[in-house]
Amino acid sequence: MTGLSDLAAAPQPSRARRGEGDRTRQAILRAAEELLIESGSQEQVNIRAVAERVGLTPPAIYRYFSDKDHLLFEACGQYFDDFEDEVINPVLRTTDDVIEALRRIAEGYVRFGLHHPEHYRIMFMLHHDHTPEQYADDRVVETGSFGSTAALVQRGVATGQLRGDLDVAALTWALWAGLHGLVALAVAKPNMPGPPIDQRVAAMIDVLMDGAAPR
Amino acid sequence: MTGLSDLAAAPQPSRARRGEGDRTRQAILRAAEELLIESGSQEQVNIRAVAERVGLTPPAIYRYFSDKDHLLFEACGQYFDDFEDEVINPVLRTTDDVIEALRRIAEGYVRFGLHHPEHYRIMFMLHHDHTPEQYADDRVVETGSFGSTAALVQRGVATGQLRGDLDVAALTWALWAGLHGLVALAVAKPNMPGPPIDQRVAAMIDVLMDGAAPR
DNA sequence: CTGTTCAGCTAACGCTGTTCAGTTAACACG
DNA sequence: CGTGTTAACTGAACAGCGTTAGCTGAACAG
Repeated sequence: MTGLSDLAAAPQPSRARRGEGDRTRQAILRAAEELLIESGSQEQVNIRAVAERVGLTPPAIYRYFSDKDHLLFEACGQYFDDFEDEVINPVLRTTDDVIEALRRIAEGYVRFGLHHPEHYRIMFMLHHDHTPEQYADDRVVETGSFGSTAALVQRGVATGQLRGDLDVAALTWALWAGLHGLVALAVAKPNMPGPPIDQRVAAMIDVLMDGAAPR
Repeated sequence: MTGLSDLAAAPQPSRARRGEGDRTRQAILRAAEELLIESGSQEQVNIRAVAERVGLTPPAIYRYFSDKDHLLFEACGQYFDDFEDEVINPVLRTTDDVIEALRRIAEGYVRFGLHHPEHYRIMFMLHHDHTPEQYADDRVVETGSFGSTAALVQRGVATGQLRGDLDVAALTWALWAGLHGLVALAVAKPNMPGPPIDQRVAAMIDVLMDGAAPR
């Protein structure tokens, strides 16, 4: 056992220095995420495996995370915080057309989910008993991503590009839920037969956008 | 411990008779399902709890089910086998209109899922590593329910009631995935704010059906 | 040098799904 | 009625999990 070799490049630091607990914390998060991506299953990301990868013993993890759920959600949450910057904002910056913006955000959302399937599972498909407070159900819709999209839908309704006979919130929900269904099915049942995923994505977005348009 | 008192109404049968293993099997399934409904969480349905409820010891379960996943899926599968008889067939029997039929099936699907949330989780939202072969991904779309719906969509396309510019399979997928997203979100994040569930269901079905209609 | 505190370890608990080897009870047959 | 067979079941245990209690040692402040 080399000690915290993964933590810093120092030769043989037997432990982190006084104020460097945050560095250990980040190392734990990184190890958990690596395990999540490598194994593709949250169950493989167990405390002992994470501890071993960081070069610690299992109880040391609990100095930084209250339990496994918090560790897992925080590891995944980092990704989803990036969604607004990586997908939504670029789209908003490069187009003023509501329809085009929504289509591109939809594509980005699906791509994002399919690219991080296990992250997606943990964030959106886990039993809510396992969801830490800071990621509670009601917090999800308070994210900038949801707000930005809702604002976009509202603008579309105002300009007549989207149907006005439905509650704006309900319409936004429908669009999101539709995309979520696509991703969730692909994540949970990746071996389903049927049209290739790209075709399914295209069809879903077509149906949703046409369904959201005025008749 | 009264023995298999839940199994039969007999006074004190200390164990099942020679050929009555199937009865024990059914009792185990029933106990598992009861626990699932009562606790609302698959984790609470552990082998020891199931065994205790049936009046057996844990190892006895493994004489009837190879592991917990098989037990859980079989307990849930019973419900979904009923879906075709309870929802789809009555609809097909009482209407010839494709649009109306699809709308009513959609409503039935959502209602069905929301009424058995934990069953729905296990069947459609679990990691596929935990899915027994007999419930494998590719089997899902081979169910009568999916086939009936696909046939309905096909008929709608043929009669011009549904859009013909998309692959029929892809269109069916989109409709299903949309409903799945609604149910999956409600199941996983039941405390989300936003419009009441009935309004969300109505909006989703409106969007999907309008999106599936020819323009 | 001394007291404090952070960082981490050792050991263990309780729970889980699961297995192995043995036991009991029901039945068929001579 | 006794005896062999076998289905049904038990007791004890294993390995793995998340987690906790209590201790140790290094790092720093005074």
